[in-house]
Order: sequence, then structure tokens, then C-alpha cells
Amino acid sequence: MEQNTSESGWRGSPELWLEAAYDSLLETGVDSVKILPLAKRLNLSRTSFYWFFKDREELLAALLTRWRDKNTGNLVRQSEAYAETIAEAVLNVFDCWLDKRVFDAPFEFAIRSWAIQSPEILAEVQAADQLRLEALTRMFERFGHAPGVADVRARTLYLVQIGYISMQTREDLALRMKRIPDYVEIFTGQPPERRELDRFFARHDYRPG
Amino acid sequence: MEQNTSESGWRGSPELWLEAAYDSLLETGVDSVKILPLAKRLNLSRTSFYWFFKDREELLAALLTRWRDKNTGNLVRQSEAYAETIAEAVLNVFDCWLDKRVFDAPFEFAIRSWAIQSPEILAEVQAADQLRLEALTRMFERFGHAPGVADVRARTLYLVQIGYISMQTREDLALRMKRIPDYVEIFTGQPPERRELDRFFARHDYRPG
DNA sequence: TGAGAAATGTACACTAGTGTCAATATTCAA
DNA sequence: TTGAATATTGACACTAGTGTACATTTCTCA
Repeated sequence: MEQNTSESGWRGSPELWLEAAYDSLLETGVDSVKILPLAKRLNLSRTSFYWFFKDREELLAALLTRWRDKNTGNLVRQSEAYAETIAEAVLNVFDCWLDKRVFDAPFEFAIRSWAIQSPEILAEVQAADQLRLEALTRMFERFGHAPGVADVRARTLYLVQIGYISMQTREDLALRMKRIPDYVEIFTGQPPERRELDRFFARHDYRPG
Repeated sequence: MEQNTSESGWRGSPELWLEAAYDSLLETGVDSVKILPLAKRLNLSRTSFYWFFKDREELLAALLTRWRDKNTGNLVRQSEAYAETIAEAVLNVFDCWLDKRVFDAPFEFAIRSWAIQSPEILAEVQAADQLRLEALTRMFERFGHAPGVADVRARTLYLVQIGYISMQTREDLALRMKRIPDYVEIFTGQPPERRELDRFFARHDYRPG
């Protein structure tokens, strides 16, 4: 808890405070990201925080930057990945929902919850939504869907996941994987090929059955 | 602002404080539901609050009750409404998303944002999600979908809306209505009949074209 | 090994909220 | 028209947070 991962002999660092802020944000929301409680967690004097950050605002801004870089960037990238069919393309996007190295769902929920109390955060979230939806719409259009339908299919794919995040459920991999073929069929209008599913399951270390 | 809607000559009332709390919850989240700011809004002394409520907790509990009674009750009811086809049944559920007398989307978002900082609220939200999903799954099963598929279709229908609420977009009726036929087709696997759409548009005072 | 940079801590002044109590004012109904 | 019920208020004591100033400690490296 009071360890610093960097190699310096000092106890504190910007990274340490940011990491504690991140943990606190995900556990109990932005209003719990307060310097006094973080200092207690870190066994540091509250005021030494100010050596690394100008004020609380600056810490919160750093959290926002971290979110923007991770989630939106990777989602857009997945939507542009190589695929031979729309089913395969959708499965590429599903990678986001199953691999926390690609997309951080609890982080996403914490940021969206933050948006209710801050117009700036709301604007950030809406800008992200637009970028992501545009990328997904282009994906459906690439596979021959007309613009209007592509838009609604992109929304369905994206909003189901945002809704799922908002439910904050913790389900095991097997349960989630069992729904995948039905989701693919609903989202694309066509059932996925066996080999497409196998490739997907394999890269998530899942053996059906 | 300092008016009391009830007929008594007093300025304050439980309803007045609850209404102010509701407004504040929807505008800026649960952390803004504080007695001091509410009192300022109402032009009342902060301490007169304690005549009507034991403490802040009791006020928050009243907000939760209001949400539970309104949103979950009505959604389950709409899922059970008379329909001849699954498309018509889905359109009955869509009534919720378009009529704030039936389902209060901003309220829903505020409650879900609250859940990040309170295990009790999280439990309430998850109980509501389960009730609603079960009702929607039964709806798809009534129209002949196998249990597994019915579950995934119910999730799709429900989660798209929860995700939409989480985006906090404000779009006009025409734009939202334009997507309806595509949504029905994606959610049910079949396009809606012209007359089903017409009946739906008519009851929302919308003229397509 | 000691000077200076980097980090930490203590003391202070401030703000915004909570809830209790006793005093006071207002309304309603007999 | 007056007394009881109902509501309102200001004063008090408290908690948890913010940020600044300055003294102190700890590390680094010349």
C-alpha cells in the first residue's frame, strides 16, 4: 500500500497518487476522489500531494486523460481490424468487452456517472460516444449495409454494451460466451460461422461445452 | 420557487422538499442533494427541513421509493400489454422510452449514477434490472422464441435503452422515430407491419414524412 | 560528506456541510 | 380569540474537506 513502484527512494510520486485516485474513482465514484482519504490510504501526509499536483482539479484531469486514451482509442481500433465478414468484424469489437486490457468497463462506468455532475465531463463523454458510433457505423457500411440501417445496427451493438456496463453485473466467462452467437445474429442479421466463433473463443481462452 | 402547491398556509411540506431533492438529483446527481443548498433554493431555513424528515438519509430513501414505484412498475406493465405480434409487443415497450409519464429516463440515469457510491442502491438497481429483464424475456417467449434466444433478445431491447439513457442525448422526436422500424426489425428479426407502425406513431402524435 | 534538490510534515485559516436545541411565529379550529 | 398543533428560525457544536506557508527530513551526487 505504501510502496512506490518507481525506483526512486521517495515514497510518493504522481503515479502513486494517480493510481490511488483511479482505484477510488472505480470503487466509489468521483466524489470519493479526495486528497485527505487518498493520503490516509497511502500513509502519506495529505499536503505532500501538492508537491505533485497543483490541486484536486489537476488530479481529476489526469484521470480523464487516462480514460480518453484507453477506451475510445482501442474501440475505434477494434472496429477497423481486418475481417472477412460482418460477423467476424462484430466479434473483433466483442474483444473489447471481454479483455480489460483493451477496454476498461468499470472505468467507463465511473466516468459516465461523473458526467451527471459536470458539464465538461458530459461533453467529453458525448464526444467519445460520437467517435465510437461513427467508427462502428463505418464498419457496418463496409460490409454493405445501407447508411440508415448501418447507423441503427452500430447503435444496437454499442448501446447494448454501454447498457451492460451500466448494469454493473459480474458474470463468469462461460455465461457471457453462451450468449455470443445469438448476439452476433441479432446485431448482424446473420448467424456467425462455426470457425468464426472458434477463432473468437480461442483467443479468449474459452472452450465451449 | 417558494410556493407550496398544497393548500395549507405553510411554506414548507415534505412534498416541497422531496420535489426540490428530485430536481437536484436529476440536475447534478445525488451528491448535490444536500439540505443547505435545497434550503437556499426554497428560501427556507435549512433547519426547518428537520421538521419533515429525520435526516438526509430519510430524504434519499424517499427518492428511491419514488423511482422504484414509477419506472419498474410501468415497464413490466408495458411488456405485458396486449399485442398480436412480437413487433407490436416491442412497440408497446417503446412507449416507455418516448413518454416520460410512463418511464422517467433522467431519473433512471441519476439513480444508476448513484449506485457507484452506495451498495444498497446498487442492489436496488440490480433487482430492478432482473425484474425487467425477466418480464421482457417472457414477452419474447410468448411469441415463440426459444428461452435462450428470448433472453438475448430481451437483453438487446433493454440494454439498448439503458445505454441510450446513459448517453444523455437530447434528440428530437422525428430523429428517434426514424430509427424505430430498423430497431424493431433488429430486435425481433422481422420488419414491423405498416399498420403497426402507424398505430405506434399515432399514439405519440407523430406524422412520418 | 555535505550542499541542494526533492519530498514530507505541521500549523493555520478557510469553506461547506451535518444535526440539536430552545425560542419564536403562524395557522387552524373550538 | 385564544390555545394547541404545526412550522420556522438562529445559535451552537461538530465533521470533513480544501489549500498555503514554512520548517524539516531524506535522498542524490559531485
